Amino acid sequence: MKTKTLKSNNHDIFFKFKTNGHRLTAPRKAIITILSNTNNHPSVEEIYMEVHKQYPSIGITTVYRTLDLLVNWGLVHKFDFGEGKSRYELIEHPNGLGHHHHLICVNCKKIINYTDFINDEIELFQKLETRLSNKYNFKIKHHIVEFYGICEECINK
Amino acid sequence: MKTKTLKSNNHDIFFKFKTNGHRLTAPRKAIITILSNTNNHPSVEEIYMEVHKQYPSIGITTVYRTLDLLVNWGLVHKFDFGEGKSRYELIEHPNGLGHHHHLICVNCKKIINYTDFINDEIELFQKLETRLSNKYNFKIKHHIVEFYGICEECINK
DNA sequence: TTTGCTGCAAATACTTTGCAGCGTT
DNA sequence: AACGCTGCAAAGTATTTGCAGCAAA
Repeated sequence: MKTKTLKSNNHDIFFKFKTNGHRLTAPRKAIITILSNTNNHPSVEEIYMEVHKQYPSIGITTVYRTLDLLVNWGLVHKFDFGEGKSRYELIEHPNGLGHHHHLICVNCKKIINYTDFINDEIELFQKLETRLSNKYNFKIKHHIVEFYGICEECINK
Repeated sequence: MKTKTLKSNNHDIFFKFKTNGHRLTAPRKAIITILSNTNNHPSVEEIYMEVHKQYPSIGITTVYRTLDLLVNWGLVHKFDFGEGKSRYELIEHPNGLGHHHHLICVNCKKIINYTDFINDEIELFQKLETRLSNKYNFKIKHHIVEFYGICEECINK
């Protein structure tokens, strides 16, 4: 079931390339697949290393360029957790599944994902997106929520 | 009233410097004051230009270093809106006042702040912070909420 | 064949670091 | 006097750009 979801999702992305007059090349497919198969937020370097296993001749520039396209189409989110480099994540399921929020330690930069949303949370965000879309004439694609603070270990250090 | 709030807030920050064995120098005061007096999220460059008016001899390195301290103490938030540089903002009022959320256009990078929270929103975030703090043993200092999408002009372009 | 994609190397841009001198406490 | 702060220049990273060759449609 998970596989199915991912596959059909990739299909949509592949389609997007074609309808935008862009070519769907092997490196691009590989990058999208890697993003589909992780629950993390890989950095460019990490994605590059992974693609490199399949296509040793690929350059990191291509990874940057492909991610840029995906970000501009609103299919991938570019995160910055203050590490001095970007991290990327597929926006697979705008209304729920796979989506998560973050707790970030400002001291050690540890990132905790949480996905066990309370119902109020999901409802509120749906309401908010509708309200803000109308008020600002903004086509909202996704949202992020991050709580910043000090993690257990850093408090006790 | 606004002035009063800002002043008392700066006071707390100034105090933090002293109690941490750091010196409260003129450039540092100037940087904090600049952050207090803006509703934007100035970049390092912008802060530097501003301080420079008062202290022409100041170097941009000092701005970086001061902001680092403030971020590590949880007094300032470092934003990244995908422009390739960071933006900074005082975390003045953890439970409401001055606090805002963002709508960000993934195409033109325009940022819209909104502050007219609905009551449910404020309540939910208080509830969430309590729940997450307990569950993950995390001392939450603040949160950010960002909605990403395409703005009016970019849709019509 | 046309037009887009790619890797490489070089160029940018932002941020961090080393160090010697200066200013606070 | 001691220790922290500062500017400058240099170093370090991440990301972008120019270009010639290659490949998909």
